[in-house]
Amino acid sequence: MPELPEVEIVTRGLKKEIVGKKINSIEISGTYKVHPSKEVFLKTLIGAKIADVERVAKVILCKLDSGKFLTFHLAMTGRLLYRKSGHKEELYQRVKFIFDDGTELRFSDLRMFGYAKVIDENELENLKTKYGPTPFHKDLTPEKLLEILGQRKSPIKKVLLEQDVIAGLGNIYANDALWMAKIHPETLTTKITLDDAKNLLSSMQEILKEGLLHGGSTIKDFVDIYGNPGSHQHHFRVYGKENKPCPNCKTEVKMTTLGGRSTFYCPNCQKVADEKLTLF
DNA sequence: CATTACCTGCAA
DNA sequence: TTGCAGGTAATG
Repeated sequence: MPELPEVEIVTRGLKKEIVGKKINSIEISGTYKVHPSKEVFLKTLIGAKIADVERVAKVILCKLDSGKFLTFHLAMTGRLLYRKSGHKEELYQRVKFIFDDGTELRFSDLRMFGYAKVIDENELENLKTKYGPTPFHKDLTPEKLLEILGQRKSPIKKVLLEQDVIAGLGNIYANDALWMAKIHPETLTTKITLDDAKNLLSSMQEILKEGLLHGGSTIKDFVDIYGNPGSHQHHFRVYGKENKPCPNCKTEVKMTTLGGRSTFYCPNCQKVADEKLTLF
């Protein structure tokens, strides 16, 4: 489900609704595994108050008054839902947090690729070092982007999905950002020019902002904390558009597989670096 | 560095 | 029945 816009929407929602609330009790469904262990999880959280909610890359952090953190990764199918007591149970609910005012935070996750984990401040610092800057980081200039992309020599599309290089993009926004920047997804990072990096940086920012403005992309699973889907799926440029016309030139969008992930591009608008040179 | 593995559900 | 799904960790 979630890439940066979707995770940001959930984070903002939680910040609005659960800060200041105290966790009275927790229900863990069946044998679902929380981290680092059920015992630590319950001991740390029951009676704790939510002091703040933040986001690091695609990880949601609920800061506790104890200084520790309740963290969530939504991975593909994770959802965090804020519900009144008595609201019907979520499908695939894994953990339920019941607050002192009777409202509830429910973590559901069909495929169970996500997690709910308690960490301390040291582990948070550790977590932060695992991620590269998001496209909105104030120090991320086109020059800097070019430099960090050079850390890998692979097709650009694959590298955009590596969170330790650039954080926040997933398969949807990576495809559409490359389309917007007119860069072919198979372009090797070593062939990316400063001009490409400029276009790519602004395209990533633009596409992520647009996703956020549309309340996120809902293909199947994403909903905000109230259960409402986003609408950015109606604005996809090339993602999921195999054989459909490119919004820019009407050429049929092609699909290929790159690093094991479906990759969409317009063969007319998105040329690889070498092909661009032959135009002159 | 590339591929597989983790899970469940659904559409082809 | 197969392959694919918004993500990432663990393998070779």
